[in-house]
Amino acid sequence: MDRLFQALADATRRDIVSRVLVAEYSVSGLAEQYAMSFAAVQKHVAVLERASLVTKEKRGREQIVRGRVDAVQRARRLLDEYEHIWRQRIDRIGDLLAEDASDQD
Amino acid sequence: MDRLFQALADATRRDIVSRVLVAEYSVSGLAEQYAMSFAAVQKHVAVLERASLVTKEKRGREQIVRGRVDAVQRARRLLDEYEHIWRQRIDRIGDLLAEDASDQD
DNA sequence: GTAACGTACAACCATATGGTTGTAGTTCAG
DNA sequence: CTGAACTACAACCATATGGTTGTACGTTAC
Repeated sequence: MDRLFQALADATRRDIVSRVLVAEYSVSGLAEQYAMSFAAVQKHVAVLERASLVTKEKRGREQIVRGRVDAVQRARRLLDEYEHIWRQRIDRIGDLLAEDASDQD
Repeated sequence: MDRLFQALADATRRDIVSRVLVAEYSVSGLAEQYAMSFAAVQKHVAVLERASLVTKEKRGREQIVRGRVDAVQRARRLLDEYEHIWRQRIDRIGDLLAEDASDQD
């Protein structure tokens, strides 16, 4: 999870993710999109790969990068959990208020 | 967004978030929960605050920390978007296959 | 075969991060 | 008033991060 959120904590990497979820890109194809060196983009892709957010597959002399929606879903599920436990607290507070109301009967 | 995901990229901070979404904690109350110095926890809370994941409210000599579900939702919505654009690609591929099928008619 | 392309990786730099200890200011209790 | 509790913040350290340039290697095209 650390690596997953860490990988998402950079605008360039988030942009790469959104691109490779739509279509395939070679590493150099991605590098063309950004105003930084090829090596820098290569590092970003490596971070995304370690976080399981993308896969790389060799095709000829190119390395094809694809997005992995399952990793996105893993992160989303954790945030869903947070919303859930928050909602439970709200519900609990609602219950307490209901109890107070019945006390006053 | 950078700060949001950066804040979530640490297990201690995620644990703090899950706690303060359930109940209120003072900073020292949180610090008791972890095997690190008070100052370290204080820094984590500061990171979460800059990311809008928690709020601090002074109450007497204590500082009460509360979780902000809206920030969690902002992060979740971005991940939802990613899933959405991925699904669109899948749909597009489905459409292409359907076209191929009709070509063969 | 050779030149160009795509990639990998190391070395380097500046800055950020996660932790520590120490000092100091407020607030509460006795 | 004095001491203890809660917090803030600075200084410091080790390591990680995001960027660069340079070098080396496999692959493709001519």
